[in-house]
Amino acid sequence: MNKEQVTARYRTPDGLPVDIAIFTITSHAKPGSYKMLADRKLEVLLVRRSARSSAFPGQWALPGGFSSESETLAEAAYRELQEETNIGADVHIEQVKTVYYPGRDPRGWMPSVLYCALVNEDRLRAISPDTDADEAKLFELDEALRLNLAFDHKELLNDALTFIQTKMMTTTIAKEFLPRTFTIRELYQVIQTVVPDFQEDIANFKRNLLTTKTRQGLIREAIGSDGEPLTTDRNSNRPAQLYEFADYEPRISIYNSGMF
Amino acid sequence: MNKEQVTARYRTPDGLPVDIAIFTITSHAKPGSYKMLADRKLEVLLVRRSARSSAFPGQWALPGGFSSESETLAEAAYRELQEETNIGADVHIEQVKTVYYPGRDPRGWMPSVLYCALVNEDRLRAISPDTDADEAKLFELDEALRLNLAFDHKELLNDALTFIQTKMMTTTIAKEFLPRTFTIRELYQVIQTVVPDFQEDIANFKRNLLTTKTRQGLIREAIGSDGEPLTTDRNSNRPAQLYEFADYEPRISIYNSGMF
DNA sequence: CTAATAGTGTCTGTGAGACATTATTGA
DNA sequence: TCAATAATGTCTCACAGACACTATTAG
Repeated sequence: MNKEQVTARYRTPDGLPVDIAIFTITSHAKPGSYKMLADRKLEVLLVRRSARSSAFPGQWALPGGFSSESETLAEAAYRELQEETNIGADVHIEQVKTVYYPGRDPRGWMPSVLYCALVNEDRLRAISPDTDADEAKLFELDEALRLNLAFDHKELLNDALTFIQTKMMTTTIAKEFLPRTFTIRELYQVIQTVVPDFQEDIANFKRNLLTTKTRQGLIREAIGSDGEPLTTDRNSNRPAQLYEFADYEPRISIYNSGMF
Repeated sequence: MNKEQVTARYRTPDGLPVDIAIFTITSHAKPGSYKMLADRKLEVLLVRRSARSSAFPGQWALPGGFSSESETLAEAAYRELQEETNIGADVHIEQVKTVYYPGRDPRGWMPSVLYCALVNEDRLRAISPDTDADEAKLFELDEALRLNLAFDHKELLNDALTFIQTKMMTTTIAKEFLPRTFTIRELYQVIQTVVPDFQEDIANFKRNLLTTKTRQGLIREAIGSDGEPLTTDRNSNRPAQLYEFADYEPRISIYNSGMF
């Protein structure tokens, strides 16, 4: 096909929707007279479609909307995020994939560019159902996947999940779910929350992370303004050392265990 | 924005182009009286835009075209591949990303869904310039990136390159560039051709690949119909053992050197 | 013989995994 | 003191990296 014979001769899409899977990890403190590690759960934000919708009325769906000619796709995703939450700037947003196949949307030729956002729970205090009449709610992931979601959003949600699971193991995005400084155990919990398959002795996890040559520069001890190492007692009575991610994205390989 | 108020109220894109970066690795035998390893080069297929094009006439570009309502995006990419080459079915195609920002195409609101294809040189014997008048040519990657490509195709090509480099190290796509059975050295060359940073003693590379527990099941010895191991002398006078990929995609992590 | 690649062997230091043990805090 | 998490220690085996060395083939 020749790119020159464009709009005149060919039908054009009916829009270019952008959908976004907004993930967060919530921690629920366990009751008890002693301080214990919080339960962490991976949750995703869904919105309920209006009862008057022409397609999938009343069903839960990923937040989304149409991108416009005057904005980038990431800007459109960001705008959707803003409309459903009250999160400010510098949120981590990544494009997952773009889908289209005939029949995926009863309203016509509707591709969808899928984004995902990783949001720290601290920044998701109030989910503002906003001016829109639509309802927005965080669901635990399993629950969300059991719902009868609108469109092909169940597949999209699964794709987004696989995407962040891969990223969780191969990049430092765990930091998006953590405060700037965190304990080793918190990091470990976040990884396990997103990737339940990840099972490892925490003592070894810690040693491998901190004392291993190939992982030098990944995280470092958090140092306070007084030059002393920072600690926290938010997870236990005994204070724990705080760490922070350094600016290093390791490159890994299946061919030589470790980095290259 | 509400998804219901669609085509009537909003401007729609002028098309949904799909562009495709078709990569191949060519081997060029070195002259000499002894058998030597071939030089391998990563190359990409570009097409020259017609001199009568309204946009970027005469410049080189990634092959691409408009997807239609009746096909998936991957089908559109595959169709483009077919139009520029004579490659049959089961070609490895992957979606890289989708881009749009105002002004990226002088013809209007044109996003682009970028795919990449990895093609074994054996299957790319004749690049059929086809019925189209447009010229198609393989370029070495460095050369392609030095050209003044049409649109934002230099960025797209860079994105596609980064994409396959990551995939080369973290998945078994090396097989797309290799015959079904290959020598360890050929695998090593393919990896290095795509990712020049990958430098490792080949003796260790081989041992790590073959004798290491965490990489069991990645490749295996190729066995002939007579039950004997297969060898080849295509790279040297001394025959070398042939291997093949098993069906195993390892999962790797930055947190614990190796698989999980 | 030679020139090339294929393949083996060896040694050392580091890391992974499986534990067991001790330390520290608030209630 | 107790209940919880934090932190350290120890032992073994696997593995990565460096390197030297031998083997095989066609010409």
